Amino acid sequence: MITLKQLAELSGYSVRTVQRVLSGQDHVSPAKREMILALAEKYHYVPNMAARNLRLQKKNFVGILFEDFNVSASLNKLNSLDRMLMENGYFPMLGKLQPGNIRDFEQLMIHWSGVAEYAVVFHGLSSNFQDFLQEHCKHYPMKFIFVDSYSDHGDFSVKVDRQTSVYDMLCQLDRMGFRHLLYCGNLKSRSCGVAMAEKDPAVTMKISRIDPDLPDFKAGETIGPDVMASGADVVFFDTDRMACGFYRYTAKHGIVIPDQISVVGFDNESYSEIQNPPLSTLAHPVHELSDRILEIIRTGTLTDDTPLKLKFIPRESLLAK
Amino acid sequence: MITLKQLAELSGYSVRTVQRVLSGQDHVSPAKREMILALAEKYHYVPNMAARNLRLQKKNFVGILFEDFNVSASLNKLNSLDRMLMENGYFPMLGKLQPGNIRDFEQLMIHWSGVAEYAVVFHGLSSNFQDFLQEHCKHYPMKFIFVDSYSDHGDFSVKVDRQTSVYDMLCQLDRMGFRHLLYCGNLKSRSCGVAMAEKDPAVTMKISRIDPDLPDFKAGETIGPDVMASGADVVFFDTDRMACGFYRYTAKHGIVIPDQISVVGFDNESYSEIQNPPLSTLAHPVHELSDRILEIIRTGTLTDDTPLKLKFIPRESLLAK
DNA sequence: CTGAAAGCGCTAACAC
DNA sequence: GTGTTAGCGCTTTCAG
Repeated sequence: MITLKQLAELSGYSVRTVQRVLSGQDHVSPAKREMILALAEKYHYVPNMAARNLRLQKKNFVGILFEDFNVSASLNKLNSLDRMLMENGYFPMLGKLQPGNIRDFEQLMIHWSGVAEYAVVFHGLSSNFQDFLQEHCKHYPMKFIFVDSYSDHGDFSVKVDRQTSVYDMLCQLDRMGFRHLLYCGNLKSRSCGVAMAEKDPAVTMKISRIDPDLPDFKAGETIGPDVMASGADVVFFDTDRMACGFYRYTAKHGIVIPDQISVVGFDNESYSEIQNPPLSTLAHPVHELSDRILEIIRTGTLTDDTPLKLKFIPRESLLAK
Repeated sequence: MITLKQLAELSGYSVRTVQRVLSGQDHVSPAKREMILALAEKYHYVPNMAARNLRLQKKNFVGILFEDFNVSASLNKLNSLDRMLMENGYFPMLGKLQPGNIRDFEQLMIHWSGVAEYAVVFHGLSSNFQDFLQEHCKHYPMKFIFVDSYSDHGDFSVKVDRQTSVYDMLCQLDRMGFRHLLYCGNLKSRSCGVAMAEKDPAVTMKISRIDPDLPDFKAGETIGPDVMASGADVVFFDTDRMACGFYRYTAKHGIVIPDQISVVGFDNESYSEIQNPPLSTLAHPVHELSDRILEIIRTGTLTDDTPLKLKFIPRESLLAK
């Protein structure tokens, strides 16, 4: 790792001149420029960003906090944000938190300080933990951007209206001609969306509910018999994972989707499209989220903070009527 | 963001004393210590890591280079490495490369220099691009760790013997009683493993091949009829994705796995276990890889460089005979 | 056109 | 016990 100073010594010129050349500034005689450039090339000079940023009081890293990026919804967001950051001269640092592990969080904050100006907190953290972060993020010298969080947190927040997105989707199902929707789940955002539809007189289909333990694969499978017994013509699950569990049940019992029942999930996981049949679902506004995050990072403000919505993606698991 | 100097001024003591207290060194009178600690607490002092690391010539970030972490094999590796790094006081920086995009790579290297000491390059890059990296990584002031790469690259390499892993798996299928294996794919590592089995007289089952275009979902589906026409009792695909494509074909045509044909994939994607029936596959040695990477980062050497192997995971897509 | 020097925030050797 | 100071590698102001 060669430094500017060493290059100056090797060339016989001052640090200032070498730096002029290397940062493409004017006022250097062509001969010297040539010579210094050759030297830099020869020794593969690369400026030390830590030093430069320290001097310029600039930080071009962005911390990204996660709980679990095995959920491909998170993964897509990460992918999209990563791309956008890089295209704008920012670089992502990753922080995977374990539920409730405060030590990890503190370690990260300490090691990021002076390096990252912003930390992006993605939804997925339990609400307790989010509250903890909200309280403690003030103590660290970086700005926090909470994405799709449960309540108003941090210096900035990019909101997603899950509830209304669910409601909109249900309205669409109603218009499509479904007569009896079964909702399997208990996550607040979905549940409230379902409640909105129940209260809306314009929604004429019957709505019933089953309350599973966890919104996971296993629950989706065990709940299978109840779903079929309900007599519903369409079932909406809290998560794609859960819907896949139900798929397993139907596969084992020779039930045909969507002929016997239509299915909708939530999250648009990477595998949802390759299910048999492809699973209809609500997709996170991945691109729009990154756009807003980038705006905050670049300008320090967010002009439009109307909540974003998820997008309903009907696939073959839905039988048009 | 308060600095040591400011704290010194506020407290009335010198920078050195404040620093002594804050870094837990001795030789400070208890009264002063108390007072300074209180002040630091009050103003939420957090040391600037960029400055500290510059001074100490230390870098505790590790760059992680990827092409695509939508492949959950990569994701699992990332997860595991991330955890291990954090537990050892290192922090990951993420660099997602686009195939053949050299600009991105250079940008990353420039911005990481002085911040990261090591860069981990995960398998998944096309071999051309790997060759490019091998050539150019010398020009940057960080050490490169190539993980599971096609050939010997960089300063360090952590190897995985995919070929023998495939061969071992085929031997096991042979012992399980399968009489006709169909290999669908053309990726070199798998293909060579299959060739090993073909040459081995101890392997008595018949082995035939189909050569698809790409090892993706679509190919797995379109190839379906050929697979069924082959008369094989077990089919091995280059990727889990491809196997899932074949699943789709069977679902559409009422073919039952594993009754009519057994299926094995490669990668152990997150969704493979939740297929119907759960997909047998070869899993990457995720944990062992992180172990070795960490050893290199911590000690600067790798003691055991015998290639790692993938682990065969039989699931219900395999009909024991 | 070129160079000396200050200083970003931090650490530690070296005085007192 | 405490303070002064040099210097990590870089940028930039200010003199020549």
